Amino acid sequence: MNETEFLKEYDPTAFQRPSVAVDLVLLGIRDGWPAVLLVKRDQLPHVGRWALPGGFVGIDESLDAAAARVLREKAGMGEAHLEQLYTFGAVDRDPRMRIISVAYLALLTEQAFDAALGAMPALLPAAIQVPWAGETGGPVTVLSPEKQELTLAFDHAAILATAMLRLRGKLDYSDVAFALLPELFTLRQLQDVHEAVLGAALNKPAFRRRQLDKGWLAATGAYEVGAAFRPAELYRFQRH
Amino acid sequence: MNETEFLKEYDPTAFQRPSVAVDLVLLGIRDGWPAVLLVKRDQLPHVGRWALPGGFVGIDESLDAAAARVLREKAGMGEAHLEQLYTFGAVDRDPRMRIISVAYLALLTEQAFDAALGAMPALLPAAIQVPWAGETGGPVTVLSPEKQELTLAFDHAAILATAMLRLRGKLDYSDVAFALLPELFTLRQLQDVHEAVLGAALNKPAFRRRQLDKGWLAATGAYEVGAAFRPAELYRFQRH
DNA sequence: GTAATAGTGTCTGTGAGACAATATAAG
DNA sequence: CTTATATTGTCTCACAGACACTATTAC
Repeated sequence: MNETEFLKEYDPTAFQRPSVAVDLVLLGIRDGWPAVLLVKRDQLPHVGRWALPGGFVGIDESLDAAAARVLREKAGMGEAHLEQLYTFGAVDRDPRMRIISVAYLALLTEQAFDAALGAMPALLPAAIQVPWAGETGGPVTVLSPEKQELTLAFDHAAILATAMLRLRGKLDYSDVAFALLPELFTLRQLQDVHEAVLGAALNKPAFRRRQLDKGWLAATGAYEVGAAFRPAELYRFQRH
Repeated sequence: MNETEFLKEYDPTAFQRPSVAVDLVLLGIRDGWPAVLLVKRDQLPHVGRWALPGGFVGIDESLDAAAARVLREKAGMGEAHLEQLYTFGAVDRDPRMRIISVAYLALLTEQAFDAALGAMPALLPAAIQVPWAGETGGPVTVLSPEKQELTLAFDHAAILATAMLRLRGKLDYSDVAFALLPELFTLRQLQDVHEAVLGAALNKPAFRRRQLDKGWLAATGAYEVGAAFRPAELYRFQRH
């Protein structure tokens, strides 16, 4: 029996299968705080609760492609840093049926965040409060624009907490911070992003030194316009 | 319509579903090198190639439970550090059908590694060579006990590379190194594990200082026996 | 000039690498 | 005593935090 014959006889319906979905944590920085875009559930279960945008994975669609499709369809966006986060597979995480969810983290610039809100008015921008520090992680709080604490559907609070832990962990050794900033930015803006993600103030001279020493920043020679006082130089992210 | 009625009417067969499997990277340190336990495929596709032990996820089984079951059934083991690694979901990663694989990293002490080999003689202990350094990652090489380079089945080489990257990344801020060591160990053994994982020599006094300053080590007052020369003190892993 | 922020210089403390010195056990 | 490794001490260097100083722009 060669491989072609084998494949013909293989029975792909031999056992019951779970459904597989992707859920997206659409993350940006708004008003100095991390924020996430949520959709209101209009169906049971958890009807009326806020949830992460998601969708089922097509049978001929890779996980990354499914995440990119949900990003387009549910968030009206083409461009964003997208990375796989973790796969949530508790048996009872969805009461309808067995659904395994592969969570993705999408990082949005402030412009992309606002553009998504414009394209999809049903999206809610919710502020994220992270009460813990360090590598352990823990629960996070989600606040509506009216400062009401929201209870997320399913295990989406745990997914969001995982996203914040990942983002904090990668912040200073990877380039994720630049995914939250526009093409051109000042060092102050870069520091603001770091401080918002970490939830802590940073020392300015030390921050500048460390960022410049990394060699990931290219000075443009251009300066911000419209600043009330001395305008800062604009930098661009550029490896090495 | 309340939630119970809704669930009754929900059609769980509405669309085609992928299969979901778990694959385990059973990792230990042997002769100062990282090593992985492999199984030989006796079926098409990729018959005769070496693969990571794996199994399908049951419809009433969480991902973690499936990984623990595979650990028991395919590796004859009950105890090991087990953590989810990454989910591999390319459409064509398995020619039989669409299979999404949730990879797990299992860390074995040298005793557990040998016990698994004893319990499951079909397992092959293969040495892992990691040619890269730093956070980027890249391909790894797998060598049989006869020093022959092995080609792994499916995308298992990529899974193994992901495992090595994760292990290196977590080595000095987490407790993974202790999962590779017995209950009682010397500082030299701890350093050997770090050096094997990192593939680099470390400075002894600096290593000792850093480990002791972390506060994760409890001196036992006992010393190793049978050492050819001065015996080292035995330590135990203990948080804070 | 004043206000407010951008950007730089310098001191200090912490921690890692390098290297040497001391301690200890087997034979 | 010799050998080989465990364990400790010390020097130096790199780097981050703290803090003050200079630079620049709007008004």
